[in-house]
Amino acid sequence: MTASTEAEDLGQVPEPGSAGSADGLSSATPIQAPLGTKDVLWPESARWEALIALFRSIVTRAGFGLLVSPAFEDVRLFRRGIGDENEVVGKEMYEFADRSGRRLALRPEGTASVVRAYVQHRPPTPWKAWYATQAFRYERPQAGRYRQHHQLGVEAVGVADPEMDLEVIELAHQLYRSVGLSRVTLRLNTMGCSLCRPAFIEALLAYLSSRSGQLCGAHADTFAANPLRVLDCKKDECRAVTSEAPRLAGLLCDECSAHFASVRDGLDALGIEYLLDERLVRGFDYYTRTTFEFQAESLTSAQSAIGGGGRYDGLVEAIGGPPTPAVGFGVGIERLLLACDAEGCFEVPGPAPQVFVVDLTGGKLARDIARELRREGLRVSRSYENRSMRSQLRQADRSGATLAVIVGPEEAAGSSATLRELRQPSHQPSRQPSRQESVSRSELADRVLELLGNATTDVLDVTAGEGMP
RNA sequence: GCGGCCGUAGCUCAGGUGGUUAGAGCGUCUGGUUGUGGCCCAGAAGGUCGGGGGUUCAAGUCCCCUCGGUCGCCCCA
Repeated sequence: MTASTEAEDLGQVPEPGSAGSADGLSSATPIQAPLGTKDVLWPESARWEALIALFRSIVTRAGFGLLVSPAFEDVRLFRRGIGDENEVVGKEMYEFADRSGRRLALRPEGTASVVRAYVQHRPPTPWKAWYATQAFRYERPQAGRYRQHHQLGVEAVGVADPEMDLEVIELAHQLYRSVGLSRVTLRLNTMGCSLCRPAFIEALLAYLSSRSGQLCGAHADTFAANPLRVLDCKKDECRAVTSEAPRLAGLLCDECSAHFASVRDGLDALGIEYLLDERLVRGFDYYTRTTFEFQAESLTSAQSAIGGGGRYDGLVEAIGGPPTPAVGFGVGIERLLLACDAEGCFEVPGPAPQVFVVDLTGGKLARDIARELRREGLRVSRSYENRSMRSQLRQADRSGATLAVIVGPEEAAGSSATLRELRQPSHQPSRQPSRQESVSRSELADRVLELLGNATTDVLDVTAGEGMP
């Protein structure tokens, strides 16, 4: 999708799967998730729920509140905020016109929307917002890179104090630790400010011009557009040139220098290890002063940055607000979970039911019992379609439930229910015969709660067993 | 936008140099138990061999195109 796409074009796009063409689509092509997107099914989605809940818990304790903002915005927001010449804006944005001709774009990252919301509503500062949203980039997918991915992030607006940089970095650090990642490296750099960065860029540009012939093929004639980008290039040619390039550290203004020193001292005091990386250049133009990135050392794929952020003291003003300092970070959920896979941590079991109701009388009893137990707060599944008892118990077993409630003609006649242990809550796959007992309907819920309550010991009292084969 | 690799059942994959009705494991369903899951056994369902074209007496297999997936480059979470 490009800026020149007109709404009328929609009518001319051939329908995939439409009949009659010999272009390879003549027979029905299955409808599936678009390139670069994916479904997250249960039980994998349980990790997502747990991760977001964990993040929410961490940042809420630090005084951040949830911001829900639109997935698409006026395209000018991203052009001004992120920078026109940036690839993400220049050719990777999902940009479109709506039916009224408004120029919109699906957000390629999280920060710009948050800052737009701040400028629009002007809440009291310090304004500390967190979010969990999708982000969209039209690029070729590969391991750890998707056209729709998801980010967790925080933004703190209105505070210039390096303490806020520290708080933000520490929150990210805490997230990685909480999910159990140990092989994560924090890279830290400073980008200077509007006072000292121009001098640096000028010096860098002059230097690169003098040695442009030695740069790699990609940068030899593009370095002028974004000289900072060359610092980040991994090609040996560029590395050789930039190793002797002028350094920002020597050109920082006094305030930037003091700010950076405070951040570094603070990290030391917090016991957070970091790597000073003068080549670290974050992708977006809006960064000033502190920038940082977290790298998962366990990821062997090309995309191993699992989060990053920094200070962006000029962004609020750039999109129409008053001069306002701000700092934040974003974490890619997919990449974070890839890193967890690589380290074998943060395994979250799917939400198995606690009780499974087996009903041999047609299903109405199961309906009543499930409702009753669910009202007690229990996770309860049941069978449908009046299958054989064998089949229902098979379902019960596979569901992962701890207890089965069995009701058949006998129980119905006696207003009772049979409780059967499916697995020990402290379970190993034990081969011991399961215990079961009979309870009256009126005591069913209490007994189930009781059995699930002392989940650390035997589920059912042996003496109450009804003589299992 | 560019390049490498790969498309056979819901999943993971077998199917030398083309040769009958395309197989296995796992999963699903049913039965082995007139009301008892797991382990075991038996059976069943499930496939336009991604799609189109070509070569051939004959194509899952060879050729071309195309669609899809995946990994990498650029760039980025």
